[in-house]
Amino acid sequence: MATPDRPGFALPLLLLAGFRTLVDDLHAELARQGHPELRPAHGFVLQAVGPAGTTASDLGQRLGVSKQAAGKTVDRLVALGYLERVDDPADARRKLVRMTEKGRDGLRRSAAVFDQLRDRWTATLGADRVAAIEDDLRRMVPADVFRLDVPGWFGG
Amino acid sequence: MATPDRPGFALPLLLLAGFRTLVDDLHAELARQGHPELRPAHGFVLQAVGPAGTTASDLGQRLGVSKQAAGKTVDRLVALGYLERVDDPADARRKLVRMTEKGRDGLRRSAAVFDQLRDRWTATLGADRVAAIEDDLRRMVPADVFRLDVPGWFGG
DNA sequence: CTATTCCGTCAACCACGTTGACTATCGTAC
DNA sequence: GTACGATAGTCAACGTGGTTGACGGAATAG
Repeated sequence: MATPDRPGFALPLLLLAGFRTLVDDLHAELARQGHPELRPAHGFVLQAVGPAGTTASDLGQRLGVSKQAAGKTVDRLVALGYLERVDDPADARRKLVRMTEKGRDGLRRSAAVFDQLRDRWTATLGADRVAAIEDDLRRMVPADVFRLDVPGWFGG
Repeated sequence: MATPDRPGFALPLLLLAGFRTLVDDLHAELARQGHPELRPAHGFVLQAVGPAGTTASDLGQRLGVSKQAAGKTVDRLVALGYLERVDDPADARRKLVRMTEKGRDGLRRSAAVFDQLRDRWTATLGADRVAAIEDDLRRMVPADVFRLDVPGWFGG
């Protein structure tokens, strides 16, 4: 089991390791650029909030977690200064969750650093190999694995 | 940022999605085969315990977490019947952590299901593409991302 | 006007991780 | 032989990221 002739764990382990490598590198660089408190999960949350803002319930749906979990995550990001809550004038039940300037800065830097990291992969593997990995993964990943498909944010 | 012409988040997101796809499929199948309580993290722990058994401190080192965290994880897996603790006759401080027959069964089935899933990827993408993904990832992942390299268990 | 649905929140709980402190034991140096 | 430092396991407190259930207030469908 999981010996060289029976491939076993290699593929999933490598996918996870590849992801972790990218994310570890990202956060090391983000810490250097003034965002040491940004954790891996926060990036997805900021992406899901988006430039237009959203509500906690909607955020939960986009991230595939309960509205309560989304609310607690927003609490933490508000405490860290990345998000703010404002009352919705049109609906007194709702509280809009919006990015602060610090949030926008973190997201901008994340995207820039990810681009650099992808460039590093391209330099080592070649553009066609990186594109092939992305193509192949796209073919194997069912659409609903990421309920988080904010249009225009993931290049897909 | 992260628009189609600036690749941004696509690669890391796809790596994570690929991993999640495989792991979700694995656990759906494991649940069907009598292991509904096995969670993603447990597979790594059982791998790290290995056929020979180990101690909580050593386990923590292999998994890259504190000995306390490893101990708590062992507690849960003991409660679920996958691991057992036995006193080390040679050293009264130590408590050997060993797999039960249920643990061995879960690990065997995990490896078998992963093999099947890899076959499914091979059927869709072709053997050379899957091998290319694994090759490329191996080249990009630093050796220390997985402190968990039990010889003979990961085919690498 | 009323019934229902929706939004945010509170509370309790679980999984998984951290640090710090503590006991018991082992190995060694004296 | 004993004293001492290193090691193994555990306990407590805490943080983060999730869950479910319950609840009050606001919007909306009838």
